[in-house]
Amino acid sequence: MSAPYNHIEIETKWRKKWEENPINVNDGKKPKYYCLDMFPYPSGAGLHVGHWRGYVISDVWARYKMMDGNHYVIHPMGWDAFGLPAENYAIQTGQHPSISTAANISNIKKQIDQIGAIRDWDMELNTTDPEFYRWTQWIFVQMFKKGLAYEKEMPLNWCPRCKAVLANEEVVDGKCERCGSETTKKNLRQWMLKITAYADRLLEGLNGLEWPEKVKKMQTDWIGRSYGAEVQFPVEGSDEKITVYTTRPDTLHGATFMVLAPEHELVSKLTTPEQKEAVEAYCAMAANKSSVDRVQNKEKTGVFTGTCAINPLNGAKVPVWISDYVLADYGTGAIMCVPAHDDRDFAFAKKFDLPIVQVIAKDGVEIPDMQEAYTEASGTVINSGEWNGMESSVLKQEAPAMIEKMGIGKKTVNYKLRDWVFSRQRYWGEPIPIIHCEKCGAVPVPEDQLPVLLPDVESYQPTDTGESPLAAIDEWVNTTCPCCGGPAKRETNTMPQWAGSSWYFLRYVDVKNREALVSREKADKYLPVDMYIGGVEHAVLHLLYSRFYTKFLHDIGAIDFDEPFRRLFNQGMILGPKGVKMSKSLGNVVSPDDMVRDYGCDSLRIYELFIGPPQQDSAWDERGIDGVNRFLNKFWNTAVVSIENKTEATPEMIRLRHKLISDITMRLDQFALNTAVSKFMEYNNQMQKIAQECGGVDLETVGTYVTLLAPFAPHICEELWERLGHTDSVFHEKWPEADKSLAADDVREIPVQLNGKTKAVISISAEASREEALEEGRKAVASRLEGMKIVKEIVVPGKIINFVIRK
RNA sequence: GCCGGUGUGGCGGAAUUGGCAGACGCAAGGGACUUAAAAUCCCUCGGGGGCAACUUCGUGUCGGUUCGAGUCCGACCACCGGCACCA
Repeated sequence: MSAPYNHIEIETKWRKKWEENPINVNDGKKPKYYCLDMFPYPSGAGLHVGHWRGYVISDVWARYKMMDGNHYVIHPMGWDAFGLPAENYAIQTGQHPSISTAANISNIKKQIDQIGAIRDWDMELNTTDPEFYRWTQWIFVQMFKKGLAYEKEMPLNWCPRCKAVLANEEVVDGKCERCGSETTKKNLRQWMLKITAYADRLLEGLNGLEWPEKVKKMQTDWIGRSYGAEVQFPVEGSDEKITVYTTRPDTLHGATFMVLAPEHELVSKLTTPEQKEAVEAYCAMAANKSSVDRVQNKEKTGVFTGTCAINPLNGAKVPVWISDYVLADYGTGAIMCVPAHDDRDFAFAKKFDLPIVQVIAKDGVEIPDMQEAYTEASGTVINSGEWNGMESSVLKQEAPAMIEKMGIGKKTVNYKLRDWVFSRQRYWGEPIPIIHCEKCGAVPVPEDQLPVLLPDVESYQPTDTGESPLAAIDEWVNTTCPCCGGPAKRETNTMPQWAGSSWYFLRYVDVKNREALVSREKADKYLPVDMYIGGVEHAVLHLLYSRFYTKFLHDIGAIDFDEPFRRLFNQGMILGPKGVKMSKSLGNVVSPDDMVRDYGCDSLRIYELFIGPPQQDSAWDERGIDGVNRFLNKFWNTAVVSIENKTEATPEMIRLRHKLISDITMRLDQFALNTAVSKFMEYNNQMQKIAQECGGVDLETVGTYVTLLAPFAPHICEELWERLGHTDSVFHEKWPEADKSLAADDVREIPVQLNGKTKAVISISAEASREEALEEGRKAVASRLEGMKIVKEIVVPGKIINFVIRK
């Protein structure tokens, strides 16, 4: 009797119907809901079950929002096709990136279609499409005009394998975020974006976002705002001054030496002839150190310049040293050292035998024979002249203003965030729309000449010189200056992969616009993104850059909001069967294609959700899908039998219906999709039992179940909905509402405990009074109460009865 | 080192936020149907003890609060993730 349902027939049928009659239609009246996936880069490997999971989660959410609140759902898909992965794949396979990219897109698009998600392919976009990157370039030009894009020569992170510079965000533990190679420093002229100008707003904007706390914290730490003071130390026997940044101006009297970064501009000026050789050797060594060494080797090294400076507060002579534990590009590249109250300074002082002066007395007393720095800002200030006796935490707050008054420094705010290195020496990216003219300098390409097309090139292999392959195409490089008409050269660097992804979400709602990146009318109507779903790996890359772009576009009036993503959900990874990351090299990549064929899209969708909490990583277990498939078959059979037999509703069925609505809706709202599936299974087991007893379940209950399950398993639910006699799509059904009074059981099962341990379970009317409950409870455990004294009686209505007893 | 997160059966994981620990599913074992197999259906399934109704222990460890703790508090351990010489 119980044949498995024919998933191939049903899924084919409904795909075709939805294509002919789209279910998600914008009638201009419905409220919008923008549910966005992080768009993929079209790799040659195609999608694995991990990618699938994210898309299933977002589609369930999109369909739920479509039904609940009758939204027009914007749920588009596009291709992040520029950048190193696409280019490297092309080099490996010996084809032009445009060809391999197009082939990969068509393959992945087919795989994405298998998910059965609601997608409006009219909105499809591709970052390598000139009609798209014209606007990527346009944004750059606007930034240039506002002084936010600028050129600078400086030592930059260089990846020898990718043969390109990297942004700070792309260097992890001194290694290239993408390929894992150790990075080195290379002095190059590069384009920078002044993201630091938005540091405060990027920080404060986080407050209003419904994002995982973890991601907000990561961005907060990355921006790294700190408050303190800049203080000037005059150099002995010279007019020079050394400016330091400190967050602990309260310890200024304890500064017994200073350290400059090896790259600090005063190094050569301050070095005495006697120390010259040692200093130069040290600086050369520091320059050659790889980033990994510099990060990992914390043993302090350094060398004395031979010169002293004067502590501006107490006139003490402080020797000036050089060490690479001071970073050239943070603060002023120079620090005052208070070994008594800073771990690093303490280690340095111990190593080079420099004096240690305590200026904060912990609990009122100086620490004898100090073995480690006392770093807390709490205690009484000592050895500090007029500041003696103050509370250190108070002084820490007040010192910057006091220093400013004395004319020896000023109050300052500092950030860890650095400007964004924006140019790459690679072929497969958007050309930076700048022309270099000897007379006029860097001139932006006029807006009516955008896009600057990426030219065809014979060899797009990267070079080792730090020059882009584009530099070799003379006829492209040589041009005329838009300003003076004289001979000029094009900028040959391209933009990083992040350029297109920093704003693509704005474009979907107006992909064909040739006048603007998005019309104000459409932006106001459809943006920003309500729900953004993707992996956590972009916490400080894409998600920070997008926020920066959005704020900039807001400031120039292109859009009227300044945060792109109201809500963010990070789905966990699907790991290989042994709990390790899926990768081609480990050979543990699971493709969804065979499973869709064998079990159907609906089964795979539900298994992807059932495998574990959506925000958590889960290891793939190929056997798990059997259970889900069995569930759908059982449900199918119960529904089909019910439709045939048309059973009358019983109070039990009605109660089940309302409980189901409230259980599923609650879990959807909490994003607990795995337990939502469990609940469907649980209720299905109950319905199956009822059907065996009564010949079926009433059709209203079946219909409600089908409606609730539809976002999860759209094909099978549409089919059953039709068999229930409906002519319109189940997705045009209103999301059911539970009636609490109908969901409530009139008889409850309540545990009866003695001293907190359950000894019996009684069935009792929901309306029973405390006395009735106690009476029933006492009866249930009567034999155990003999010879005992009840000390206390606890009744929590509908939950528990507990007797505290004693001999 | 600092900041997060997690820790529950053979496995993935539940627990309405302090109220029957182990829902739901996988795997395993037993049975029914079948010539047989698959599919399906039924039963068992944390550990110890008992023929048995039952009993006892049990949510990383130790302690605390409470009538009652996986859940709250304190100390610790392990693993995972992020940051890491940012003055």
